[in-house]
Amino acid sequence: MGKCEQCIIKQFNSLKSLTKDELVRISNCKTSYTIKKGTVIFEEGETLNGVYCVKDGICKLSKLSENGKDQIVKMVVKGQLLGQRSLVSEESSNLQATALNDMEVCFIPKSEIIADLQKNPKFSFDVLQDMAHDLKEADDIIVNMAQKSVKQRLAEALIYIHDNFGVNPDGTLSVLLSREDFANIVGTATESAIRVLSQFKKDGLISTIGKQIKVENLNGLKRIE
Amino acid sequence: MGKCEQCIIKQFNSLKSLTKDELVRISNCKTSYTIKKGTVIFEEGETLNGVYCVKDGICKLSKLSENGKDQIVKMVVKGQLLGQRSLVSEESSNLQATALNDMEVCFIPKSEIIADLQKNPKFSFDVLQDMAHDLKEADDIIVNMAQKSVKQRLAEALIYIHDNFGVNPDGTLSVLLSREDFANIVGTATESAIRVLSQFKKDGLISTIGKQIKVENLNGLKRIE
DNA sequence: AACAAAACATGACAATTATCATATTAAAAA
DNA sequence: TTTTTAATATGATAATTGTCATGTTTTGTT
Repeated sequence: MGKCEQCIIKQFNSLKSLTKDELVRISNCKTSYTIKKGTVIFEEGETLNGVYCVKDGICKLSKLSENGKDQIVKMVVKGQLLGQRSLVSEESSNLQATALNDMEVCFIPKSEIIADLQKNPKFSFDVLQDMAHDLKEADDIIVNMAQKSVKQRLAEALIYIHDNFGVNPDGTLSVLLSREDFANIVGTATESAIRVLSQFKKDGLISTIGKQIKVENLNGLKRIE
Repeated sequence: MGKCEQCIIKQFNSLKSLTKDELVRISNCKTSYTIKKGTVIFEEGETLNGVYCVKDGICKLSKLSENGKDQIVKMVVKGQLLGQRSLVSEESSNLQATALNDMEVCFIPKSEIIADLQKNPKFSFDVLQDMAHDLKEADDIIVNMAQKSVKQRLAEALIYIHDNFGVNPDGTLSVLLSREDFANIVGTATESAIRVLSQFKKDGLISTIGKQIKVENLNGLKRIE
């Protein structure tokens, strides 16, 4: 099994602020495994007793409603930590985590890492910064939900994914999502999301290869009213 | 001017985890002042260089859109800290803070408190917990905006304000908000909020004395579909 | 290849919510 | 107090978005 102290992934998250000794200790108690696409990593109401370091793949944090809708609140990709909040709070998770494609993760038990959060100020400050960033993003989403149309929100979702998760060599978005996923990010009905994407295609803002989406006119998307 | 180390307000926020020495030092550099209702405390895009401890009153954190709408993301009341994120992040604020009634606050410069955040793990863990709580609340709002109707969201806003900010001796909500404020919390048009409140009144779920609102049937509000 | 299942797509219509117009009432200012 | 202004209220209508129906394409499986 790989060693945390040598793992490149840690550069992208708060774990980079741990000392070598701390990393060695964590490395010895972590569990490394693969998660198949569609697998529920943890459920709403579940009490997490650790944090996942995402080595590869992507997952969604979402909440199911009674009528079967599943609002996606955040996507966690390669390099990021999943379930950070469980380190800090005793409350159970209000969200469900589901793998959107095949993933490789390391699970670090809370008991092993909580002491570092108390003792290593650089680490805890890093986690704090991460949390502050997430909070700012969440606030922005609230404002968007209230003030922007489905069309605008979907355009922004495409831009966000394009800018933050990157593109394949052929220019298509590297994160492959279903139309239903897009609807659940934007907070609309699947049919509405499909309709808007069809319109974007007609307008030359995007093109599609199967279910892959390629952004053709980024500025055009930004100008959507 | 009052002294932080003797201030009762600090019991309700992370400052309680500072040592007496730290509090004395902070007390000497804080600025204490009153803010009139309607005053903008800080604007969107502004870089905060400190944090406000709210001794009395209430303010809103919101964002204005081009069409004049002002989405309220969070309300900060007596006892809480305003602008915590500025301690952690160098980014400018994405939100505006406006006093909803007359306030008394203490402003603590970032330069004085940032060292404590690095050195006092108990304090930084407290801030971390606060931030985690805010994040959870923000996530819940996102989900509500996507999955619930205006009627449901307004009912929940009334319940939230009732449960978290309390009521006056006569039973009316202690936080006095305009119909427009309610609309801006829920993320709807002012007229829509007014209409729903009128309906709640007809249904006996609330009563009104002027613009004051009294919750008459809490369980009824919870059952709104 | 043939079949089944899932995802995508689009039309028709319904429900929700926003916008505009216009009273009415309450609060603030002269 | 009178006047002016702002907040609340409600109707009429329009715009947006959701829902249901149904067909097509894609994907996966035997």
